[in-house]
Amino acid sequence: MSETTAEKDLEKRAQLFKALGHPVRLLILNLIHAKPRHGEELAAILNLKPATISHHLAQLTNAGLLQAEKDQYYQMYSLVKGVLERPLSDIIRLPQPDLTAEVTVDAYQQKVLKAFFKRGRLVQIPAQLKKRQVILERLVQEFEPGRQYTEREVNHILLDFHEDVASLRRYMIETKLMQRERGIYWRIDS
Amino acid sequence: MSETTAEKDLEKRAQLFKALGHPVRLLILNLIHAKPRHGEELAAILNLKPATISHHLAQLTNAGLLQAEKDQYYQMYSLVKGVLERPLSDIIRLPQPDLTAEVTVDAYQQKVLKAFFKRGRLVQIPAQLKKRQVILERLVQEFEPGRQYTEREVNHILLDFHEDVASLRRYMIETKLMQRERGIYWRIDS
DNA sequence: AATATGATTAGATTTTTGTCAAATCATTTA
DNA sequence: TAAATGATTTGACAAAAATCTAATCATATT
Repeated sequence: MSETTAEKDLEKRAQLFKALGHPVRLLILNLIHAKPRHGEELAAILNLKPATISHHLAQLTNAGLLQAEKDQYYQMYSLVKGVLERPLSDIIRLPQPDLTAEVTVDAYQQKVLKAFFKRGRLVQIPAQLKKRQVILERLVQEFEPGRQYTEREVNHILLDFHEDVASLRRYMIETKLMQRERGIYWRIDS
Repeated sequence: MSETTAEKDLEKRAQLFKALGHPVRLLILNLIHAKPRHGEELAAILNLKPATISHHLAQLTNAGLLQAEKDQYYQMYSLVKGVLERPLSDIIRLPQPDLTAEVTVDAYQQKVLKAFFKRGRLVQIPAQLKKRQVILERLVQEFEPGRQYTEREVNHILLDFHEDVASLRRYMIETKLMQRERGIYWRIDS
C-alpha cells in the first residue's frame, strides 16, 4: 500500500493541529511567547517532570511551531513566528480542492446507483428526493442533448429501465432535467 | 477542586484544535466546504460507518466549526464561516497574557530561591548563570534604590547572606545590578 | 578527570480517542 | 398504521497519547 503525497500531506496538517490540541502545550506556547525559555524552567512553572516537557516540546518542534537553539547547556526554545499568523482555513484546506469534490460526489452516486439498478434495470424508483435525483440524472443521459423526442420515443427509452414511465417522465419535468411542450420532450443541459 | 474560568477557557481552546487534529475530520471539513452534506453521504464517501461519522460530526459541531440544520429527515451540516478565518495565534493566546507571565517567572525563581536559601542564609552561590542571576536579583533588593553605600556597608549587608561577599559584590557589578565608582556602590534600577 | 546539570530516550502504566455493532429515535413514505 | 431511512446513543474493543521513573547523553564547572 503506497501512500499518496496528498495523504501524507493531510496527515501532516492534522499533526499540526494535534500538536496544538493539548492545554499544556498551549500554555507552553504562551510562556515561550513571552520570552524564549528552556525545558527545566517550563517544568518548574508547569509542575511537570522534565521528561514530560521534553515530550511536549518535541511535538511542538516537530509540528514546526518551535525552534530550539543551544545556549550553554540549556536548550532554548523560541517561537517560529510565521506559522501562528496563518488562518485555520489555510491549514485545513487540501491542495486540490476540486479533485476532492469530484471523487466525492461519485462515491455517493455510485452507491445509490448500485442499490437501485439490477442487471441494467431500475428495481424501484427511489421515494427519497436525493436518491431519486441521482437516478434521474443517470436516466437523462440516455437522451441526446438538443434532440427532440415524442412522448412515444421517451416511453420506449425509459421502458428499458422501469415500467412506470409516466412517473419517470413527470419527475424529469419536475426536476427540470427535461422540458415538454405540445407533446415534444427535450433534454435540458445543466 | 473548582476550575477557574481561565482554565475552562484554555481547555476549550485546546478542544478546538483537538477537533481539527484528525485526518478524517479535516476531510469532512473539506467535503462540507464544497457544499453542505448529510452524514450518510459522508459515510459513503469516506468509507466509514454512520456511527463513526456521527461521532466526528459531533466533535466538530461541539468545537463550533459546524452547524446542523434539518432538511426532510436529513441532518445537513455546513461550515460556521467566521471561525476558520481566525489565525492560530488568536486561539492559542490566553485572555491575560501578562498575568501568565507574572505567575510564571515567579514559579521558577521561587524554586531556585528555595533551593539555595536555608534559614535566611545563602547555602551556596550558584555556579550556573541563570540560577545565580535569580539569587542576585533577590539580594539586590536589600539595597535601597538611589542610596549610596560604602564597600564596608555593602559587605555588612551581604554578610547576612553569605561569607564570600567579595564574589557577590563582583557578580553584582558584572550583571549590572549595582554600579561602583571610587569605592561607592549604588543600586541600578532595572 | 570527576561531578553536576539539563535534555533526551526507553519502558511501563494510565487515560483518552477512534471505530464498530446493536439498539433506539425521529421523520417520512407507502 | 406499518415500513423505511437516516441520526444518534450505548457499550465494547483496539489504538494512540500523556505521564512518570530510570537510564543515557552532552555540556559545563570544579
